[in-house]
Amino acid sequence: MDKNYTPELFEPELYKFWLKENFFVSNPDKRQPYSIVMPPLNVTGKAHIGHALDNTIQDILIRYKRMLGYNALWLPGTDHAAIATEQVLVRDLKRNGITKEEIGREEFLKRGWDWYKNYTHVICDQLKKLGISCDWSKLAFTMDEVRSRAVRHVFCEYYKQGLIYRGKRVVNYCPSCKTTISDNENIHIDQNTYLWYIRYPFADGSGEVVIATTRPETLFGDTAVAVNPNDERFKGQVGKDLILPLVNRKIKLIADEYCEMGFGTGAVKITPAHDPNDYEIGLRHNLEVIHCIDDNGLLTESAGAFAGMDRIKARPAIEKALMEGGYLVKKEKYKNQVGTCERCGSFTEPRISTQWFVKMKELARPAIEAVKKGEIKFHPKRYEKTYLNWLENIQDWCISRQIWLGHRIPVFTCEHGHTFASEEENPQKCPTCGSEHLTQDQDVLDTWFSSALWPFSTLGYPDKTDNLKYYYPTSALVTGYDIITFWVSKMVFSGLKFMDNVPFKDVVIHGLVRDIKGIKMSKHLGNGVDPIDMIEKYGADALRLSLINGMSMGTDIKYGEEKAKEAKIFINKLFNASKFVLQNIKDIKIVSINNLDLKEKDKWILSELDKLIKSVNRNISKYALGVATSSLMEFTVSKFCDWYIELCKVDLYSGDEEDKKRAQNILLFVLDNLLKLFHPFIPFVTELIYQELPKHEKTIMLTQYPNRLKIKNTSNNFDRIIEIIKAIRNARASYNVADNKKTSIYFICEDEEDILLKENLQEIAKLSHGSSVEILSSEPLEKCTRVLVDNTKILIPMGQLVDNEKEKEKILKEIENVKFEIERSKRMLSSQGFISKAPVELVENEKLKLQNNESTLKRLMEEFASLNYSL
RNA sequence: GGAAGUUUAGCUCAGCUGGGAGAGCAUCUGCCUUACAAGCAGGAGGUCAUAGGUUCGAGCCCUAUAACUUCCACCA
Repeated sequence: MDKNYTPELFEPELYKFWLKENFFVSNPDKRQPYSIVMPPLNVTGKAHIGHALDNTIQDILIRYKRMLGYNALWLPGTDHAAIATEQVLVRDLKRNGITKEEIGREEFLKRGWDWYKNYTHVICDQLKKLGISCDWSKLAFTMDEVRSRAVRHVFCEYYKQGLIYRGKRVVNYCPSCKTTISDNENIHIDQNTYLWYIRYPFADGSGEVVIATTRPETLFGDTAVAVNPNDERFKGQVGKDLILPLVNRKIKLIADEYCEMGFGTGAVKITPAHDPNDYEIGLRHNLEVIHCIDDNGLLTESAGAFAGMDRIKARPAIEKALMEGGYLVKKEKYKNQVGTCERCGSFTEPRISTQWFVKMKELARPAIEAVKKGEIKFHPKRYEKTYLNWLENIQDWCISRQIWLGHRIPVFTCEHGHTFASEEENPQKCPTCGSEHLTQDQDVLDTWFSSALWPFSTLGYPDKTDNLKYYYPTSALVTGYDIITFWVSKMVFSGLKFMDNVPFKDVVIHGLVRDIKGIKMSKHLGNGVDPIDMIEKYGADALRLSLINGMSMGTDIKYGEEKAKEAKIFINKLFNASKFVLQNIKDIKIVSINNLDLKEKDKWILSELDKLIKSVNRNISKYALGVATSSLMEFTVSKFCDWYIELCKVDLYSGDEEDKKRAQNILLFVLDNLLKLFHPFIPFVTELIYQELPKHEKTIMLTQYPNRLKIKNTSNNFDRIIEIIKAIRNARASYNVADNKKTSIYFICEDEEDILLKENLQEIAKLSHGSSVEILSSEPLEKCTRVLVDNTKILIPMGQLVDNEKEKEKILKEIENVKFEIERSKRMLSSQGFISKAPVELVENEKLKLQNNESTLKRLMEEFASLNYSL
């Protein structure tokens, strides 16, 4: 092992070793399966810190279960991220002055495939640096052959069962990406805008109606103005014609409940083509639908003189024209929210168009039930609400997208107008009339359509493969809370529909990684932390540990480079402690711990290890990974390094052979367990050190995870010695005695045969800078500072340094403390409620404390008296 | 408009079914003690957001309030 901790040197080597040995590969066998399917990675771009978190969590679970003896499969995959990729490709073409239409669909798709071929490895390679132990031989892609087949199969099943339909709906349309986007991709942002009050005169000259709008440019698509049927002001006027300003088209004044009486002017313009509510009203009143905004976001012919202008940019011109025509009543500042495209940020347009839909009500019901019945459990549980809320208010799912990249909708129409869905990629004949002239629907499917099938399509669906039988339903799904609604829920209803079973049993929800100030990381702000940078500077283990330690599942993480640095410092500590152990066990004769004559300090560290093992296992099972790492780190530093290793030096350097053998074996035993406990979290460094142990298997990742200590002989009696050592250090520090100055230490104890103390005199000397340590039967002549630990009196001779006033102060302070404690105990024990209602152990414990404190008080008083006497 | 979360040391956060407030970083003091100065030892630092309530006992449970964050829905 190197002298220094240099992760950059060994991490890549170890990963190659793991891959070469196929340790990550899992295939069905007699063991119990544990499976996780990785949320598909977008092929575009590179890994961000969120990927690092998501995959670290999954890797910890997989490595843990694998070490517990499960046949653990972690199945990786990539996603075609159609809209994003198509954008990139279109941009590339544009740079060369070409449009996708010019090269044609076939050529465009070919370029898409080339892109995927070239870039798939980028993100995979980046994640490999993290050390993730997924089975790369099973890498799936949402658009590869098997997954495409699953998509077509599922589509056709829905189609056959009448769950897919084509219909007119108002959908969000991005004029810049030129496609429909889902509600989830339509991000509402606050906007400071205006409310324009516009006058619509009656055609017969009998007055006017004033409406208020935030979107004057949609005026050209108005086909009515609505008022509330109960609004007295418009009684008798409903049904009359109004003149639409600027274009002088006649529209009707109608009455509809939708129009709220107290709001705005009480009258609202109705634009069925560009507003979902207006569309509904249009249906009720049989209104004409006039599109005034086209696919490119430009005003159409219907806008007359304004035709061809960008809808947003046209506003000032429209405003001017309205003003000039005397139609603008006023314009006031207004704050509202407006939809924008998640990918490009442009304002989206609600727009009526023909789309494909999946009927959701029927599919949602079992998905709701599965969670309510506990067949799927969310961790933390509160995210159930997000999930249920969404499914309970579900709308039909618009699955068509007007782009080229992706799964093309497998619906064909023949020359005679027969329409059918086909599982075959290229059907030859119309099943109705046999015609060979077929045209396929132009749209592609929403990428979530393929993602929805991910837990089973990755395992080979629609074929009934062995993998599917063995690994489905999967054990856990790990993802961020941001995609519960549009991904988790879709997998659940798809799994229930096509596999008759839930896709996973546990849904583990983590938070988002934010910057150190709590702001969402974004390219735009440049506040992102690059995980690859972190790995290069601090190592993959440090990155992993820094993301997990202290993390609470489902809560956002504030992350800065400092955290990786801190984690590296800790790992360095573990590395050094291991180095110490390895250096000192070169000549070890390995003996079973149960055959050793353990001393109290050994029993103590083993008892601490036992507690640690229980706590780590319990916490991983609860997905409290951040708590598990804290306890591991705490044990490593505050128990193993600070105490046990220091204590062992006595045996290793100056003990006899028996002592040395005992210390060596326990050091090795504890280190071995510690490495295994740590392995799922920091796989590289633990493997590196493990390989150096005198007795080891081929890899740490296939060893048994410590889940219970098989040693009976443990105890925490040694805590008393620790208290004594701390008290001595404390006393010395209070007199500013530097650590390099050694002093004698004397004890006077109640029990003449104080075996525990006698056995540990050397240890006490070593850890509290004692030159000599003795147990006395009476007070020494030297001037000493004194401390009491329970019934053991500790005296440290310091000659002239000893200040009687200070000694008295110290004892007085102690007396105060003990008196306070006694009062507290007495108060509790005198409360009838406490005695009768609190658990018995607690009451007994309190009585014991009172007794001890009373005896301590007595001794302190004696000490104080003797000090006074010596004055 | 509906819902969820957060509020604990200067900073970042833990804190189990309710039983004497914790860690890391930062800070102060002393130490290059042969694993580690990326270290060791010791110290200082808290009205657990506020106000009520339940309880023998509340950081934890209940109610209200405040601030911040997020998700969902959306009225021109």
